[in-house]
Amino acid sequence: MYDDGYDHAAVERRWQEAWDDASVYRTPDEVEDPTYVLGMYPYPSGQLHMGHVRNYTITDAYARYRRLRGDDVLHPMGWDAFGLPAENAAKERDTNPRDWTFDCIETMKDQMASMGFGYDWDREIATCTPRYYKWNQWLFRRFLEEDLAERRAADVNWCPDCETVLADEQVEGEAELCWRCDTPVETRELEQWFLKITEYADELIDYIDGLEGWPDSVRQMQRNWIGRQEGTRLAFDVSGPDEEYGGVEAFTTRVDTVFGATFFALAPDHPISEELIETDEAVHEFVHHEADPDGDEPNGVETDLTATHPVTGGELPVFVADFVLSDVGTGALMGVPGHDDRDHAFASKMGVDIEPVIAPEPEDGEPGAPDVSEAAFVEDGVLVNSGEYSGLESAEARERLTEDIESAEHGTQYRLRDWGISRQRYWGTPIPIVHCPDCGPVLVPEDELPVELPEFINTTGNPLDAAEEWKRTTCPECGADAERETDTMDTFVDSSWYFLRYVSPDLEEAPFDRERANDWMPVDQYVGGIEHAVMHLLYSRFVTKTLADHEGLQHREPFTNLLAQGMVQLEGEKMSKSKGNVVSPQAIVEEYGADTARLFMMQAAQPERDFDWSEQGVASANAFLARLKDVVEVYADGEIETTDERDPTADYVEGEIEAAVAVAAEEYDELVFNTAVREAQSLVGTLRRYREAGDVRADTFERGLSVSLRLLSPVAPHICEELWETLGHEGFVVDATWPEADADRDTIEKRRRLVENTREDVRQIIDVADIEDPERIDIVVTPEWKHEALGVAIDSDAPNVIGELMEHDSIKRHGEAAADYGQQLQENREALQRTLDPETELEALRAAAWLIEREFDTTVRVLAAAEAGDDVAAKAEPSRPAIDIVE
RNA sequence: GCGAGGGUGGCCGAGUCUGGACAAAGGCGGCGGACUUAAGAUCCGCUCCCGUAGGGGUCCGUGGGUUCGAAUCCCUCCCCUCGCACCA
Repeated sequence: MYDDGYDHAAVERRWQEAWDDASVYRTPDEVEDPTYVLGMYPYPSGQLHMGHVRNYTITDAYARYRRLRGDDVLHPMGWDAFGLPAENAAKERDTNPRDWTFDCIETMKDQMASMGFGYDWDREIATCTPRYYKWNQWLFRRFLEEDLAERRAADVNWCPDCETVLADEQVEGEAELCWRCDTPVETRELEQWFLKITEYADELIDYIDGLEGWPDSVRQMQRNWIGRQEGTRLAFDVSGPDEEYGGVEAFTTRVDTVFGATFFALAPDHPISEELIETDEAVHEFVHHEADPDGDEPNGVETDLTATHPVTGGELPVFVADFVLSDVGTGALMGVPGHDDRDHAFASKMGVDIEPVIAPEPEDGEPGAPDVSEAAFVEDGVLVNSGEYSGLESAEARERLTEDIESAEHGTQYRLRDWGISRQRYWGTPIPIVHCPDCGPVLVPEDELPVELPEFINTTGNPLDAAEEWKRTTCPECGADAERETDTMDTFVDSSWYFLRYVSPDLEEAPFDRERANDWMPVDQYVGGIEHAVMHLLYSRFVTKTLADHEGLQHREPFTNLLAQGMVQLEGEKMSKSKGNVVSPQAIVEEYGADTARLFMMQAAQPERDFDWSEQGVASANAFLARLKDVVEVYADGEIETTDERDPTADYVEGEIEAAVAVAAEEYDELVFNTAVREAQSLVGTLRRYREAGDVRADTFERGLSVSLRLLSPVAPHICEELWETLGHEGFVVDATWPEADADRDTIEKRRRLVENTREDVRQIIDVADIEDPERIDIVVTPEWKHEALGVAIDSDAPNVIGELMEHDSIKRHGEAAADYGQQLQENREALQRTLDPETELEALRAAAWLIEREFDTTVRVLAAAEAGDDVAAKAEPSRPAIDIVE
């Protein structure tokens, strides 16, 4: 017969070469609007890991499915090829980032090929090539021209040892250590380039509602990240013994609590605080030695300034406090300890008054001020102790106060900051700027792009700073000696538009072909890890919107449907090198083959869920493919006895074929690969049972096999391709057409349930009645009139259905039986369900009889009611045939 | 703390949107049987409890509610995961 497994290496190599030779994954530029299926391009680390394999198996399977459905498909791949790891690796190996990166790309490309991923490699991009990063520079120019980029001073994470800026993600833990050298990170103020993503904050948050093809979690994370807050800006006049500071703006979402403001607080780096540091010893001491913005305790120091309450005119003490953050709101706040937990803690500690001005909504009568001595009352309610505003509800008071207070106006705050893209690193896109002593920062003219990276210099700090020759240039404006900008761009710039470059990867005149992009975009199905929920996906949305506003792109969102795939774990834990619990995809491919690895991953769980890697699961996927191969080959070799006759068993198998097609299509459409695959696998099981039950009808069996192969080919393409050929089909299964099926799911499910329930009942009877060796089993389908009665009962809205039933002669003439059944229907009135009609029921059971015969090794008769004895038939009900077992 | 998602049988995992045929798909593990000299593979069953003709009981984190009927809808609480967080 066959042994476990098959020569997957030979099969897979063969078809990979054949696909390649035939360019089956090529998407010609002429196609009108291909289904754009995209996996997030990888950083070329040199090794494909399980996360990649899962990610790209999902896109590959979906792309293949769409092809079967007749779509043109765009399924490209590229490399997120810039980034610090290449610099580190180059230093360690005494090479340079470029060579190291291209080595890695080559390796990973081979690994992808060995997985059978079908990409249009003619559209491959690598962001570290000048022909790609030229367009980063071009985009930077456009940003600057449209006033969407600017250079300004900013606080950044600085590692004194590596002498470079670190992104927030590269600062580890509470202690804030550099991820590379564990040196404590410092804050440093540097001149940095920013892209003004905040200009799009409102659109970025508002459009989230329209991203219905995105997971809620990602949408929520983006909303949080943008963090829009509606509130009120209002000014407090601040003055000291010797100085007037005028109105100092504070932002609050709770202006309704303004009468409870008992202090005013400034961030340690607020301009006024910085002035006080010079003159006030206590403030100096506090800011430099005591302030601990990361601590849980709110700390502060009282100043000799006072703030004037904008409504009451009262004098409030002014503090410099470490819980006030300069990048939140205005860096100054009104303290309302009665109604804010943090203000309450601070006031208690500093001995500031705590006044209740909001009362809980009273059940009846007058609102009573809550006791806020121990804890703040933070909810909305009714104003008290608030002068003419007392008695108003919080929401209304907010509006009135914002209107009435002279310095107050409605304000919106965002958590989102502008996107700092400067990196003091070598392996990235050079920012196309020349610093001229006279003209300042000047853009490199378009016709001089790209500004290419110089040779790598192995040095501490930024290699571009050390590239003296490269740095030296002349000012494009005045021609004077000048220096190049030595910062490079954040690699998220590269990935914020790469999906557009695939549309026209070789275009020399523009980053993308506008017309084709308008036709092909947006990406129909994007797939990647949840770790990109905010950064990459938000930047991509932002850049897409700027291109829509300034470059004629007719799409404001880049990704219609997004799938955040789950993790592949080992014993419930994330696979990681440091834990040493990594399963290598290459090892699996070698041992079992790519098809097995892909099949196992897709059947293990829904794509968005985490799941555990399981050796048994892999083995069982492999065993399945071996069985599939066996049954196809045995059939193709003519070793299965066939007949031309159509019998009920063939009907059954055909029904299952239709069902499998219908169900699998629905599941593939929704990317629920696990259930789609299960359906295909169970069809193969059915075919194998069919074959074992006796002679098979050739047409039916062959169609079953051919359908199985097509349903499985998106997930296990190589073996299906091989067997497609074995079956004698011309052409590739990749290019095949999805089988037609005219079954609806409701009927499929009812039929299957009827058959299952009936088999179940037979087993139970035999077991409970202790029947050793049944001689014959009769299954008797319900008489027509009961179906009719059921229908009448479902449609009826009479209080008692029996009367209505008896108006039908066809029912009435069954006398007592009709009355009994009517009674039963009446009792279950609310629970009645439509069933299959009697003919379909009979046909479904006849078709399934062989399963029962086979199981109990006996004769099974499926009879219409008229063909059976009344005593037996009487027990039958719709969807519940009578069963008579003769011992 | 705020927000999102989730808690299903020995384990994994469907079902929850759109309440009914749900003791609850499928897989894994375990048990029994067939085949085999045997093992493996394959095939057929069983795998909450009771039951000599398809029956009954209990059950889907907890406690309540809505309904003729709840794993599914509503509320309470508990627990887990993720994101954000001295955010004014």
